[in-house]
Amino acid sequence: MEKREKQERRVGLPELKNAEKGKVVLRFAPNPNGPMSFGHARGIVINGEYAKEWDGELILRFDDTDTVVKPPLPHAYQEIEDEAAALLGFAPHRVVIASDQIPHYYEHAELMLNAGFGYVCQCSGEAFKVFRVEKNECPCRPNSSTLNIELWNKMLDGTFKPGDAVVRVKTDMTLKNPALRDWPALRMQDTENHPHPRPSIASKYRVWPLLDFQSAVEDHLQGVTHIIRGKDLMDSTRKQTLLYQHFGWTYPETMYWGRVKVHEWGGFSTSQMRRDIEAGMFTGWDDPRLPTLSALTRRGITAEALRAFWIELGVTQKDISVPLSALFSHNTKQIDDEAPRLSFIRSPQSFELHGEHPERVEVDVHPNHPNMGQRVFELNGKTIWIEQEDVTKGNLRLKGFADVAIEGAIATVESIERQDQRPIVHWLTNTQSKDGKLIVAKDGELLEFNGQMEHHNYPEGTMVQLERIGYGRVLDATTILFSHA
RNA sequence: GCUCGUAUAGUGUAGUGGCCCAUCAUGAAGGACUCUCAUUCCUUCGACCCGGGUUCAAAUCCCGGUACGAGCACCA
Repeated sequence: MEKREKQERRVGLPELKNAEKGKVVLRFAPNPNGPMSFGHARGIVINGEYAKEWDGELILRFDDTDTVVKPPLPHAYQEIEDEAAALLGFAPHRVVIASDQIPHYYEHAELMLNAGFGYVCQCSGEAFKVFRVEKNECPCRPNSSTLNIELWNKMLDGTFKPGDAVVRVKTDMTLKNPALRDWPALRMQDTENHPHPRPSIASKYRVWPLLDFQSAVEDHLQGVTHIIRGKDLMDSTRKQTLLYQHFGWTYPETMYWGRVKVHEWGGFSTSQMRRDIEAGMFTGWDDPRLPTLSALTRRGITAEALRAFWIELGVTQKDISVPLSALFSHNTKQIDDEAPRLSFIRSPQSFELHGEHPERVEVDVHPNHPNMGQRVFELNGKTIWIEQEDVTKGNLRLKGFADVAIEGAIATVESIERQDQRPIVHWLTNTQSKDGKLIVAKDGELLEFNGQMEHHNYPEGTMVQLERIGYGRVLDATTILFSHA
C-alpha cells in the first residue's frame, strides 16, 4: 500500500456531527440582564459560523425568565440584537423571547403532569435537598395526575405563593448523578413586587419555567438541531435528555467549550458589572476598562478580529486562559493596512528650530501606501514638539525630516540627509498640531495623557496608528482612545 | 462529599493506532526591509501531566494516580 499523503492541518471549526446542508438550526441564548461581554461573543461567533457553513439558521433567543435574581434590562434586547448582527455580519434568522412563550411552557407542563412524568412538589428546597442527597423519593412524588393538576392550578391562580410549590420532572432518585434527580422545571415568582420589565409581560404570570425546562421545550419548538454551549451546561444536557425521553423527542446534537479567562481581566460577572455601572464606577457599558463587547468595539476591535480569535480557539472542552495580545494580533492584521499614521507627542517639549531647512516637509499618510496621500508640515513657525523622553537621548533624527542637535530649547538642523545612527523620533510642528489627549485603559485604570495631537480630519471611529505608540480610535479631533500596541 | 469533564511548546491549537524524533498561530530571541517600538519577510527557541497495561506499533486505546474546571439553586 502506498504511503498516505501527509494529513493536512484542519483549518476552521471542527466538523459538525449529523449535519445536513440547509437543515441546521442553531441558537445563541443570552439573558438580557446586562451588557454582553467578551465571552458572549464566543456563542455568537461559533454558532453563527456553523450556521453560515451549513446554510443553516441561527436563532437569537432571549432567556429572560427570571424577574427576581437576574431581572432583564429593557434596553438590552435591542442592543444585544444589534451587537450580535454586527459581530455575525448578518442578522440572526429568528429572534425568540422566552417571556413571550410562557403559554407554550404551561402547555408542556400540563402535558407532563397529565402523563405522569412530572409532579407538583410542595417540599421546601432544603427538605428536597435531603431527599436528593439520600436518594429518597419525596412525599409529593406519588401524587395522582388529578391531584397534580389541582395543585398546578393553585400555583397558577396564586393560592400558592412563591416557595410553596414547584413542578418537578420525574427522573429517578437513585440516579448516580445527584444533579439529575427529579429536577425542578417551573417555579413561582413574586411578579407583583418584581414585575417583568417588559410592559407586555409585567405581572401577567406567577409561574415561570426554569432554564432547563424552558430551554428544552423551546429548542424542540424551534427545531434546533445542534446546541453548542459551555461545558458548565453538560448536566443540563443530561437533564434535558431525560425530559426529551419522556416526551418522545430526540435531543439535538451537542458540543461544548470550556471556560475562558483573559489574563488581563480575570473574572467578571454580568451581574457584578451591571451593579458597578449602575453605581457609577464606570462611564457605561462601553467603558474601555470593561470586557464588554461594546467597550471592545469602542476601542476599535473589529468584528473580523473577534471572529478570527474565537474560531482559532475552536470548541475544545479545555479551560483556557488567554492573553489579550492574542486578540490584538488579529486586530492588527485587520486594521494596519488601512490605518493612517498620525503623530502624538506625549509630554511635549518645545524647541526653536535653527539651521537651514526647507519651508515644508511631506510625510506619507501610510508608509506602504503612498497613494493614501501626504501629511504636510509647514516649518515657518519654527517651533517644534518632541517627546520629553526622547529629548534625553541627545541628538536626534526627526523622522522624515532632518538630523538635529539638541541644546537647551534649541534644535539645530545639522543635515537633511541621514548622516548617522542617532535615534529616529517622531515630532510635530507648532502649526500642525494642537493640545490633545490620549486615553488609555490599563490595569483597570483610565489614564489620560496630554500632549500635542497632529491635525487631522478623520471622523469619529477611524482607526489610526500613532507612530511609535500603537493603534487607537479617533474620538474627536483632539482625542484618541488607545486600542493596543 | 457525590457526579461530570479536560489534560500536546510561555499562550492557544492540529492530530482519533503506523504519515509525528508531532501541525499552525501567537510569543520570545536574532536577522532582512523600512527615516515608527508598525506592517511584511527569513531564521531560531520551545510540548505529547505521571505510572502501569493492550499492541509488531500509542500523543492517539484501557486502568490507576495527579492537577485543573464544572454541576449538585424555587439563577441563566
